[in-house]
Amino acid sequence: MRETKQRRIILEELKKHMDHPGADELYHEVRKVLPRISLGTVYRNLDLLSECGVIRKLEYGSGQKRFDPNPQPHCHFRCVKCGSVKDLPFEIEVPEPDKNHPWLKTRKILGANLEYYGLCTECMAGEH
Amino acid sequence: MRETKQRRIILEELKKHMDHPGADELYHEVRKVLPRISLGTVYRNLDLLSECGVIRKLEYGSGQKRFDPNPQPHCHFRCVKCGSVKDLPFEIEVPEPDKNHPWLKTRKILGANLEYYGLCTECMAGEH
DNA sequence: CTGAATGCAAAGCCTTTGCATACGG
DNA sequence: CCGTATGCAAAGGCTTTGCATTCAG
Repeated sequence: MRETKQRRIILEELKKHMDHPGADELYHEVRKVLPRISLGTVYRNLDLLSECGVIRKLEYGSGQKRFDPNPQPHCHFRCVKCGSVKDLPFEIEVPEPDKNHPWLKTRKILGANLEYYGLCTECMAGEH
Repeated sequence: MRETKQRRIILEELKKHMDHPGADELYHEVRKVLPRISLGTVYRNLDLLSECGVIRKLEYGSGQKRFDPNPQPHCHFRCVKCGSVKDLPFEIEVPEPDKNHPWLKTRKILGANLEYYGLCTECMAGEH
């Protein structure tokens, strides 16, 4: 993959995030560094980087897709109220289905997504 | 909730599905019974029914949202190639995080989504 | 009757794409 | 140099929404 200024900055900015921003949010931050970058470029790079396994595209929950600088499989916690997404700060083992189950004879499992949802700290405080 | 012909037919048609159709697919099937129903009505009803817990809205994986006539928590298998979604035909227990973990003192977990992905029977056969 | 539900069409949000230009290796 | 990457803007899915009308209770 060719290294361009845009690609580098996008990755840098993404890595600053503990939460997992959507393309649009990231676009606005990258724009502070590269004011002429286009939203299309951000999308194209995020897609490329996730296809190459450098980052991870989170497609579950909520409407908007989010991006995670950590491509290793790990679980997330999504707030059902404000939509924020964070890593779980502890390990959770995703259960392995029994490979000998007849149903899996004609299918292939490549991986799993496990997401917990609930109320984040801010939204819990805001509840009555 | 008021019972309308549209609402009843939408639910009936959804229940016929073993897979989990998107709103658009369901709309076309309902139209065979109620030719004048609108796509907006289908969306509004699917949203209402899932808010009431009668059905379940699947938001993870792929772009389009899908709807499951079974509101009970259970796992799905999504084909990364054709996008089809099916129930897993066996039980899988979602791991419970340790409720005493300090991180959870200020948050509340309401549930979890566990989705496996891979290649379905048809797409496995089509691979080289 | 009265508020909730519908059909229709327009608008909305997020994402992708076509094309001419710029640039990295 | 060549082919990939970019900026720009337009188009594309899918979903939501405003509004006048219809319908269920």
